[in-house]
Amino acid sequence: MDRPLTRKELSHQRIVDAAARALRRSGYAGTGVADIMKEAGLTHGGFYAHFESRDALLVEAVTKAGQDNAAWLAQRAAARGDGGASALRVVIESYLRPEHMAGIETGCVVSALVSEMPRQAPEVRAASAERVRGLVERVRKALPAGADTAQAALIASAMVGALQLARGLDDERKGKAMLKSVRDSLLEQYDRS
Amino acid sequence: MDRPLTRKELSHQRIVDAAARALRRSGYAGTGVADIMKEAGLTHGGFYAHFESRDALLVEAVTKAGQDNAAWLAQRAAARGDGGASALRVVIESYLRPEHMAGIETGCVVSALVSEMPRQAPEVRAASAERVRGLVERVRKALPAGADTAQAALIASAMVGALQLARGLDDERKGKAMLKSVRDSLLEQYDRS
DNA sequence: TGTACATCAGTGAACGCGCGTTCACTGATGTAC
DNA sequence: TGTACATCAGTGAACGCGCGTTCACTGATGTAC
Repeated sequence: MDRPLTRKELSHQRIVDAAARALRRSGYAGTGVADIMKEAGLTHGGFYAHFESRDALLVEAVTKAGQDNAAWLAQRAAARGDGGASALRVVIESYLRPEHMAGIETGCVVSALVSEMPRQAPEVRAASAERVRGLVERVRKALPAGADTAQAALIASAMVGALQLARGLDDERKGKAMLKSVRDSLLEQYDRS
Repeated sequence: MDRPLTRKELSHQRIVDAAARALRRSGYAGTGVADIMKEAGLTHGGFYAHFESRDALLVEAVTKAGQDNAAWLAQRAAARGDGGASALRVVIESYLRPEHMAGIETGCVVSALVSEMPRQAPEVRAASAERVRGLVERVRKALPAGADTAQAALIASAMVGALQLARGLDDERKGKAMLKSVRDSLLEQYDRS
């Protein structure tokens, strides 16, 4: 089962990885087939041997971006959990870091795309909605035992909203201040540990 | 000073109004000159007698959309304030209504566009950032006297995030449930009146 | 009040460009014997 | 181990289309006398 990947499968991965980054950097509408193929070291003509359409690539890319986000968080949670930080604290502090505000290309795919999601083709919307559910679910799992699970919706909303508003302020200093303000408020209310 | 508007000024208003709606419906990238002119009852050729560029229209449109949002809220606040509801309650309940989830075309311009804002041309980004500040400011002004103004950032973030996540879930029932959950949590914590 | 003319607002054809997609072809990879 | 051939992955030119933008023109509006 763990046979080495074929040449084509390797190319496919490179394309999806490039698209997962381009998608967060440039949005659904700004992500073009030719640019991505070039970023993957290929020419645009070969694209349709890998994907049925541009939308099919977007579906794979949004899914891959979400998986990367989840894997990154799991790794960070494992590392910081050893230090005694609660799971919820790790989630909130990881999300509302200044580096996340600047690093949109590798950051949370939901915060990078959510206001564009309702405008996408059905298949793309469905894959994107899956990422929204995944994010809320990650927050829910990080809640302390016995906590009201309805809190996950509020915390996830505040995290996504704060990151976006901070980026939207178009002023790095004010953005960081907003991030810090929301982070501190959330921690004070939900992680009195 | 209140001379009647010229024919050209009336056309200009119709174009900006059409664009303010199209912008929220289709996003910055999906808002085309020809479509807007048609919606305003004109042909696309006349566009550049009104605006220096498409971006110049986007600047006016995002500003108009924000003004419309503010005016609508002020009116609603005046009406409901008479009934004894606190200003903060009016803001939260107005924002996190199911009708707002569905009515993106006439809804909050920040929630409709915020994840696309960082990708716009400088002038468009600047006008959009102004709308972000306006939204946070409206929440701040609605806080009860003596409240910590840092709370405005959290509440605004939660409102914008919740509305977007609800829309992004791509499931009307689940979206409404998320909206209600966040609304109830916010009211319980910040409007114990 | 009516006529002549200048200005204005909007029309519609045309432009260059970049997009998603198709396709005939090529050179590399892998298999059969 | 070497040769012959089939398959595969990627190339690059070409397509139709819609976009933002330009411009010569037209018909309506307003002004001067």
